[in-house]
Amino acid sequence: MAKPSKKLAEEPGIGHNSQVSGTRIKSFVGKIERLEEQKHSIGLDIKDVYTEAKSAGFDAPTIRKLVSERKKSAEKRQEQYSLFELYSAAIGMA
Amino acid sequence: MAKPSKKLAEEPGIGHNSQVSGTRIKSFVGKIERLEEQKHSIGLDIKDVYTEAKSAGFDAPTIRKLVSERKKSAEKRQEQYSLFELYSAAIGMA
Amino acid sequence: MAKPSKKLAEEPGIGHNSQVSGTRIKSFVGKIERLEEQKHSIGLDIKDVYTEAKSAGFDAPTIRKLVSERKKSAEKRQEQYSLFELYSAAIGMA
Amino acid sequence: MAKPSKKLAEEPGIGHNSQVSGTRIKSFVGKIERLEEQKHSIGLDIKDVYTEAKSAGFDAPTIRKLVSERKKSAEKRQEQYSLFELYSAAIGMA
DNA sequence: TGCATATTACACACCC
DNA sequence: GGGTGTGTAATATGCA
Repeated sequence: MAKPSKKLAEEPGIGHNSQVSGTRIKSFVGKIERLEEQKHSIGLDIKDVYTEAKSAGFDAPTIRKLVSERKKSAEKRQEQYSLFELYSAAIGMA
Repeated sequence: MAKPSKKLAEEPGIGHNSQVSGTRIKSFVGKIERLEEQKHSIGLDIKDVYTEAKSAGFDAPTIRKLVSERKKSAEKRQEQYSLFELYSAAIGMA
Repeated sequence: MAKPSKKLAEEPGIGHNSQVSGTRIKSFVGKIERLEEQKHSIGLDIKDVYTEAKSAGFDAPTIRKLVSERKKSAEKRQEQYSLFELYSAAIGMA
Repeated sequence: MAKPSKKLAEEPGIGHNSQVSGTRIKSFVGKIERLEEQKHSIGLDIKDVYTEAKSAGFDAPTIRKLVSERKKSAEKRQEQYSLFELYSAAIGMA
């Protein structure tokens, strides 16, 4: 995948590829576009799951928060919480 | 995937699920986490391609810009139609 | 851009303005653009304040959260909190 | 506005402000809330203009699209320069 | 510091 | 005509 060259070198690999290989660039761009499409597609799937959860009577933002909190390390979460508490207390918020 | 329910309803679907089904939530959270992991993984693959391109002597930011521009062009093209429709509708054309 | 016609009825007020007044549209667009610019500018000012807070040794995201929480009505805040707690407990999160 | 301190420093600026100054935080929060109120207010003004346009017989979504397109065009134009710079740099031009 | 992602808010369209 | 759902645009945060 990394070195498909068969014949003579299409690009010298020198400096900034002054004689640019359009073929090679197209290949990279194509790969990236395919991957980005897949990525986007999965994003849609995730959205679907939230929709499904909502249909089942759950609150989507809360689920989202749940996922987010689980992703954070426990320490980090605790740290953020403490900080918020500290500031809240400082300005007299309940 | 959308309707896995086999037995009796675990949650009544009333209001905000006062008796919350942990099982159900876990299922949603699990699905989402799996999908997000896949999504993240693809992100890494994309990064790999950029790295590969760089190794081949290409300038990654430029490739990135190329991809971005192509995406915009595609969107723009696809937008032409809806834009036309919008304006048509606005002036009272069916 | 479309047709800045000078004479004849500028806007009949009938239906969808089949004979569109470019002058009038320009006026609306101009107003909106000016307002949006102001809005954007204020956005930058807000960002500045966060930067300033950060420079003073405060944690910007926490300040942000503080502002956000204050904006929400107390009931709403409590509701969200309860919901999160409920779901967390349901899936066995501490 | 940036340095309201009169007497001795209320917070040492060390780490994350372990002894948090509620006064200072309140000041930041207050500023932000004022600015956000202004921002919100301008948002309402913008909405008013759209309503006004609609009353004059224009189609709001179309006007909105117009504004959006103009903004994009402006960005695009401004981008030309940096794009040129980018490509220039990529092929080794100073 | 800029880029990419993730969340939130808004506006439009449909349905009741 | 009001409310809901959906899709899109602005905003914010985290990362490289």
